[in-house]
Amino acid sequence: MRVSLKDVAERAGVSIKTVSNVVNNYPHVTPAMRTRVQRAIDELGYRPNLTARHLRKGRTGIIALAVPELGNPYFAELAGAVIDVAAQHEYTVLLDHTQGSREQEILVSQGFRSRVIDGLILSPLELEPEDLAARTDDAPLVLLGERRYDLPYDHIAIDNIAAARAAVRHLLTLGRRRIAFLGARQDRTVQPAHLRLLGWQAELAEWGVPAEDALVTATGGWDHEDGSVAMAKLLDSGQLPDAVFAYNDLVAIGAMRVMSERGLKVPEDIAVVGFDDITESRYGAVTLTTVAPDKQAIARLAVESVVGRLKSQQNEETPRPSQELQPGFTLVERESTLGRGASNSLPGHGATT
Amino acid sequence: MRVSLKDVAERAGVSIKTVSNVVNNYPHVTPAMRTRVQRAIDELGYRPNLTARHLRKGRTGIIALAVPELGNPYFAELAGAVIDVAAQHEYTVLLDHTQGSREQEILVSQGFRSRVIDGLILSPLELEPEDLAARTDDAPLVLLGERRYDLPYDHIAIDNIAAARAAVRHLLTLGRRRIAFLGARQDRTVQPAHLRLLGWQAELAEWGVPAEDALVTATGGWDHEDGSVAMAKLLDSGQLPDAVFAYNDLVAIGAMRVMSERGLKVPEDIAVVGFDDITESRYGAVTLTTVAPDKQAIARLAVESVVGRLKSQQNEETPRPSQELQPGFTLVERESTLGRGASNSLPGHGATT
DNA sequence: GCCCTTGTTTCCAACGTTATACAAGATGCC
DNA sequence: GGCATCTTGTATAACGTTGGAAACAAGGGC
Repeated sequence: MRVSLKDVAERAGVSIKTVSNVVNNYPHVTPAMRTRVQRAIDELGYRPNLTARHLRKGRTGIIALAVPELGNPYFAELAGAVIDVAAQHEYTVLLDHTQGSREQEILVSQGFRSRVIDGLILSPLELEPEDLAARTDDAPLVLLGERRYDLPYDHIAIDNIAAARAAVRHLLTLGRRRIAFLGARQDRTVQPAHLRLLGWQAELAEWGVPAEDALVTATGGWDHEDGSVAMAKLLDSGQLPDAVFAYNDLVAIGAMRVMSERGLKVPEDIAVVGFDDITESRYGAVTLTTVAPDKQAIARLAVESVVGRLKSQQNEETPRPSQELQPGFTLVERESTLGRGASNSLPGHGATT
Repeated sequence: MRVSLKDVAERAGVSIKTVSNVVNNYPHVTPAMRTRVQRAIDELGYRPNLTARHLRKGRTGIIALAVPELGNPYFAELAGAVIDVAAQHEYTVLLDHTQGSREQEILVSQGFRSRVIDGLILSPLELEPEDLAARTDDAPLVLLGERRYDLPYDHIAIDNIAAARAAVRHLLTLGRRRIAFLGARQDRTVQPAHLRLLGWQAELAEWGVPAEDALVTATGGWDHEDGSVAMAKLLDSGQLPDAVFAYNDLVAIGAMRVMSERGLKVPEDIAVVGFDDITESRYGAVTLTTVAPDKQAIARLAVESVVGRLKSQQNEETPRPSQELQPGFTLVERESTLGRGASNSLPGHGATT
């Protein structure tokens, strides 16, 4: 049933290697021979066995992308971009989702797909530095997202502090002074991350506006439901902010839903800024002002990092040192801060390295 | 650098096969031998080369899922479910997106990942029956979604006609009589699919309500933007329906945005029903009534079909004949038809085979 | 006409794993 | 104690491919 090079070779009356040469477009094959072999290939319907090729070549042409949750449109959109960029480099993407569990993230980073994937793009949530330090797999790894590890791996993230500050500054410029932050981590002591919260604090400090703890609300995760719960909690606690800066768009949209249920108008009563610029934020009854990371750039940088390092490995060059790469971002101003009638976008900070 | 069975065997002073036996938990290994080999494995940090294993075993444990677009939350959510179910069967999922292009879909169905994937779950959009008929790859294939091909492949889809009828019936029950359909295909002559439109027609016919052509609007794709454009077109044409049944939730939400911009209230002026029950539909200013296909069941049936056929192939049994599988659906009634205050869900039709 | 060069095809050996067949050692039975 | 039986470990051959070396054919220069 299965047809291999050997079968084609017999049919064409040549050696296996000649067939292989034809398949791989090896230059020194006479046209006559090429057509003869090609006919045998067509007649038998030969398809190369990629697994065997991979074994022989030592690489598979597959890179993995591991994100916390595909249900989150940000990651889905990013995944789409990564798949496209990878295809341009003739790589295929194997998608994993870790559900944000530390165990899953460790498993993935340790390379449990040993020798099936050539490289890995990981967007970690719970992974700890020591987990990564213990990594033995030699496949190139790139880290995505807010957390920093200070380990010799390329790290790709927009300047989260600058982005958060731009968002908060926008709200301050509009005259808002009681700006809540939605989506802090429960265990705020552990986290070395959450630059967005730091950005919020920094910008408020610069304007001399007190950063009240009561205006910071923690969430379990960062989806619609978490946003709704957090917003309800905030309002129930007696706080009435005049603006909300949410960890991401899902939280922002979940929060806006609660505002709407309670008769609070956006942006008149409460202005809202999100983060991620998912498609959804452009189509609500009130479109969402949000920080738009350059997803295309993120995808491009991530794939190029992995592919570049693979090339170095292959040529036995010394790989270039690991880098912090900062794609650009934009603050997209929409109705949730400006109200109906205006919608605009400003160029952001952060250079695309 | 790389450590193989051979290295471990040398270190432990045993044969390669013995190490292999230990790695694979082959029963007839004395405990003493097992620990000795295990120590060598640990010391050298051996990881099996899965590519070699795949070549030897003839299967990879990878199935591909090809969907039109990951940016569409329906497919992203479905993909998440498929990944989880596949993991339970010890399969990994390779995700492709075809962008709804026929060429891409042909490529995928022809098995361009030859021998890398054991099976394929494909959600086609433009693929034609003749493309599939010409398929030579022998990897099991399952088809997902609205289109029917009448070819010997398992096909998994909810009863789209019944689902559409349930949606339209719901609107009729609420007293609506001018019910627009948003999201027909441009080339309505070609399409053998679009059961949702047929369902719309059928239910209207049953109630003696004329199915006006002017109330059917075609779209290029089926995302937010297409919905907005279509709704604007409909309204600009002078039609003012009292309800809209959209091809999917994205179209419905895009349409609602336009209604909101034009001062039309949902559901007072226009009631809206979508299709897919994506998360987004639960968190808008007006939550969306929608047909909720049982995504878990779809994912389960799809994976089980592929895995089952792989098992048959392996045991050289004759595979069972191809089937039409109909997972269940639910009509989830929310504010876009009922208004604020009530939200409910009714059990749907369609048996889970 | 011969040798050398160039160009084309073939042979062989891997890549790392597992299946099969077999050898060797231990045990049980008469 | 010898023979059959069972247990445990080993050698060898694949799986399908590609890279390198070697073999072969043809063409050209002297």
